[in-house]
Amino acid sequence: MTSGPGKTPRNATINDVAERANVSIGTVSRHLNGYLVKPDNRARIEEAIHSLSYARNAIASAMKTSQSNMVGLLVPDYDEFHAQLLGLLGTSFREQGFVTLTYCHESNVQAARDSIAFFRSHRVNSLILSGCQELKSEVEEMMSQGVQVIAYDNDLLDPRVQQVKVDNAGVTRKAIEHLLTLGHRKIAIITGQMENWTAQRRLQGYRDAMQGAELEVDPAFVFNGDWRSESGFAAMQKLWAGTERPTAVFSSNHQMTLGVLDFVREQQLDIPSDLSLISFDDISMFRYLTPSITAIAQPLPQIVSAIRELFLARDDAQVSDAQRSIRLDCELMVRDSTAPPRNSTA
Amino acid sequence: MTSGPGKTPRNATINDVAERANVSIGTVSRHLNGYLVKPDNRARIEEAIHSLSYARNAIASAMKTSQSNMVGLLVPDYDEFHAQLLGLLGTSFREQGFVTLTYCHESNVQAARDSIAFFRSHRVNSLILSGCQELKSEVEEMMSQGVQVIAYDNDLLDPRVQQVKVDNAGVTRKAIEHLLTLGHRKIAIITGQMENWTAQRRLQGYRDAMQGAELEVDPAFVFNGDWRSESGFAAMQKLWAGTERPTAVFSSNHQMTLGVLDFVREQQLDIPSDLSLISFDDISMFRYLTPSITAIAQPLPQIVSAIRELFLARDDAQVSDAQRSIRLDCELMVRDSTAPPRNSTA
DNA sequence: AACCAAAATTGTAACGTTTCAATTCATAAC
DNA sequence: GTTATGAATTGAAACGTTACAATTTTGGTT
Repeated sequence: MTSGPGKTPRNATINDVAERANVSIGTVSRHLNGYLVKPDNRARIEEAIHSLSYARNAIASAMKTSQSNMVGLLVPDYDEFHAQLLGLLGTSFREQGFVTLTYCHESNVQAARDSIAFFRSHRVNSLILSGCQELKSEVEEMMSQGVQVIAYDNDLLDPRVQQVKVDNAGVTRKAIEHLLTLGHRKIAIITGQMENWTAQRRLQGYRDAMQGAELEVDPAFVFNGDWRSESGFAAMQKLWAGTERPTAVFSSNHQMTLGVLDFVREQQLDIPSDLSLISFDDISMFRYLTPSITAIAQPLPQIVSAIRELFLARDDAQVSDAQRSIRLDCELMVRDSTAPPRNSTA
Repeated sequence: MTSGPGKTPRNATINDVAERANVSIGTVSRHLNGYLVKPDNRARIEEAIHSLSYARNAIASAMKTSQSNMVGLLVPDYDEFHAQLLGLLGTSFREQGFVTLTYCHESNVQAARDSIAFFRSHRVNSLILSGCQELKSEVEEMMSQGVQVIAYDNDLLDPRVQQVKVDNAGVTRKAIEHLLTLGHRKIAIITGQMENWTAQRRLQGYRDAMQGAELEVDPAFVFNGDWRSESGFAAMQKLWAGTERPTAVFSSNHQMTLGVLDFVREQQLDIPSDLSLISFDDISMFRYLTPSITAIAQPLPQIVSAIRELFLARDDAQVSDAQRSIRLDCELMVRDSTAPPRNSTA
């Protein structure tokens, strides 16, 4: 009953099971993989599995089939959005019998490179990237070795990369139009790093909206941030020190919005009367703040199922050749941080 | 240069490298594992690795050494605290050459069981659990097969389980004492599920503080919640409908605190004048709310390094026999949600 | 009872590493 | 120039599966 003194017994193998059940390992393997075996053999095998508390060695299995059943997830950050994404994807993949390995590159190209080596050595079947575009050659190499690559909100150009995107420009335009409708004319935007495709698309949406309203874009109202909250704060410092202050600000991600809020608190500004505010990314906090923050919500459940769909179709030759790209819509959650500008008649 | 048409070339193996470098696979293996080889061999091996873009097959390696180099992490939830914990642990372990597999049981015992099977089949070297105590027998079995088990804030009794705990009772007592000092006497607590050890410890801290002040604990002021925000809301409904309303509430986790805040908003109560509020778990939102919420912060960096320390000492026979248990302190972050009760002279 | 096809089982060869005893190679000492 | 010594290399045997060809068993037909 008790295992020997101090000795840790090694795990039971399929051999042990076969021996105890008095069948060959092949038969045990068949049973484990869901093929039919004769009822009495089956019963003995199951008894053996149970009494030896056998658990299939996934590593040996992966080795033999050269199918790791692993998926690599590369994200830029462990923020609320990505944490949820990782959680949901992890659960979803596990249900399909896959393990997810995650890596966070923190906008560091070297870290992203390292992640590729990491994923490669673990022979992931698929690679899912969010927001890292500097990996062109690495990604190509992985694909040429048969690894499926799915990119979220990214513009890797290789047509073999499967894409899930959200309509960054469209929804940003909608957000800015919301401000325009409220009567704002002096609308500033805090962008992400401009090398980043997502940041570019969001800025484009801003430009589209302004152009649609036949307004000039004042360069002083376009602040190049870097996604981090400090740059949101810095943006506000600069904007507020300018000759003309904006009546509304669009922040391209949630981190920078927090920086904006820090500034607002420090200067004791009132939202929305001194300043209307819209944020890309709807984190749960925004609902609870006073005022609650108008924000753009990315459709997380749809994103997850889009990724899963592409993943499941990975061996489907019909689709895998053609580029498959899924585009999803975001939702503008209008809350209390947006109102007409103070001296407006609108 | 280009890989054959459509054909996905299989990954280069150590054999390919050996052949190209004109040495035996043993030599290549030695080099890969950091042993000395003759300089000219080394040069040829490195050339071969590079030109074949060889990447060690971690699966085969794990198979042979029967060392998976994997660590299993089991968490109850993907909330902010656990997301950060997972992220930091993942990074930390990867630096040691380990992969982390994560599983979220969502307070579902069957899911937790499944996770054990999952981890077992992947032959994790260590298992790190947060907040799941219903796995006594499964955990014992894993340990008897040589798997290290580290439990965070848990009271698995087996002395072979290594423990990292925070001083739940002590810091909760401190929080309640803070309220007492402000002059509160009618202090309610919303607990977690009472089967849960952590919930028990937090309630104990409440009792300790009350007893220390020679106050009776009014059973109507102890609401048994279930960690989820709905139960925080329900608690407030009940407390507010009672004959005597509390002047302060202690919520045992952040989710339930959000439920409390929902109620506060719905009833247009004012914090802290109508009600003082303290929450266990300091999520980033609490700093940004108006009023900001007084909360208990768990020492995340210390937790991570404590876990890493136990992990690294896993083969150290000297310590591994004796139970190792690390206890950490939490910090009470006093903010604006706590103030003297309205009709108080304190 | 003899035969045949289908079904179930068996034995064995991989998969890509690591490891270890056996061998070869270099270097220095006599 | 031989021998002793240690260092570097080799070859082959594992690790625990799966897969496949070969074999045995089963059950139905004549």
